[in-house]
Amino acid sequence: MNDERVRAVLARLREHHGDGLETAITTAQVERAVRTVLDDVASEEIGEENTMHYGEEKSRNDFADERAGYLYGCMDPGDEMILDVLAVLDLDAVPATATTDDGDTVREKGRTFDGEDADTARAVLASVRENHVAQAAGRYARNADDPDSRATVYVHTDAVPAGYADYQVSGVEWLPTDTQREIIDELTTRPNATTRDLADAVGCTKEHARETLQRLTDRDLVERREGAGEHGADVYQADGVEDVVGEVVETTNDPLCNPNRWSLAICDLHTSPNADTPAGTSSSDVKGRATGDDPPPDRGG
DNA sequence: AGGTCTGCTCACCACAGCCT
DNA sequence: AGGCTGTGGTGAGCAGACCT
Repeated sequence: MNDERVRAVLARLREHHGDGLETAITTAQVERAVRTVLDDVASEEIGEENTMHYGEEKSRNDFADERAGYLYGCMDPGDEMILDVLAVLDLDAVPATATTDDGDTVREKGRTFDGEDADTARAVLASVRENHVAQAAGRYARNADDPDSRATVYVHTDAVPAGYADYQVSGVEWLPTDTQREIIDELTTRPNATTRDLADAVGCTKEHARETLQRLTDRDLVERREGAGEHGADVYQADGVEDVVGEVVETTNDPLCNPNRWSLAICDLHTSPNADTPAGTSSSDVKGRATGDDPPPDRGG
């Protein structure tokens, strides 16, 4: 579990949903940790009843009426379960191994398999993971007879069944370190600065300051004017960098084709055409994007 | 004075394996 | 299931060299 990335995502989702997002499903190993992070960003007590883990999702209907949910990670069934399935199918594959510098043979990382039926082993593993993720997402909006029963479920894992997600985003791409935050903070306190200005102020090398500024420039969060300073130095100016922490990246997949389905676009505050929405509308606003002719529902599906 | 490139160290993270 | 440990990979941070 990457605490900071989970925190960045949950903080943004809470900004948008407020009290509407207070449940999560993850692995048993990190369930308590995810609950703690959710507790922190929610600034309220998140009880044990508000989280569940893969394995118990088929027997609990607690989240049926929730309007939003968060899934993190996927379960790992282990080698033996996969090998048992292969044996039943009369197929042959073995856990892949690697050799250490000492000449020892160890299990290769990544739950990989070798052998004639390694592809099937990988498919079985993916099937187990994806089925649990799908089952977990299905804990929400369970009143099939109620047209108002719907929920937005954010699935933070790469173990999603093909075609299952309405919309896919690349997730948290970068979280600044303490030094990088200092550089950002320093830049926002002055109208503009060179790499040397910031490096001297923060106490790091100008090269590190330059790399940080380059990264921000690439994301259109900092404006760079080449050679505009003394001695031909590049001059940098904050251009929305104040909100770099928790930046939500551009969505990646194509619109859905069916008119009865709706997709969600998580908009960057600085590129959103509705960035000047009234107070009370979150900077990380989640907007329904219609793919048919009808107006979108109040919330995404 | 500036920017850029390279290579190094170190801390952190993900993962497998082991133990309780 | 949960906790702990060892290991390899990755990226941040930095120094120094080089060129403009």
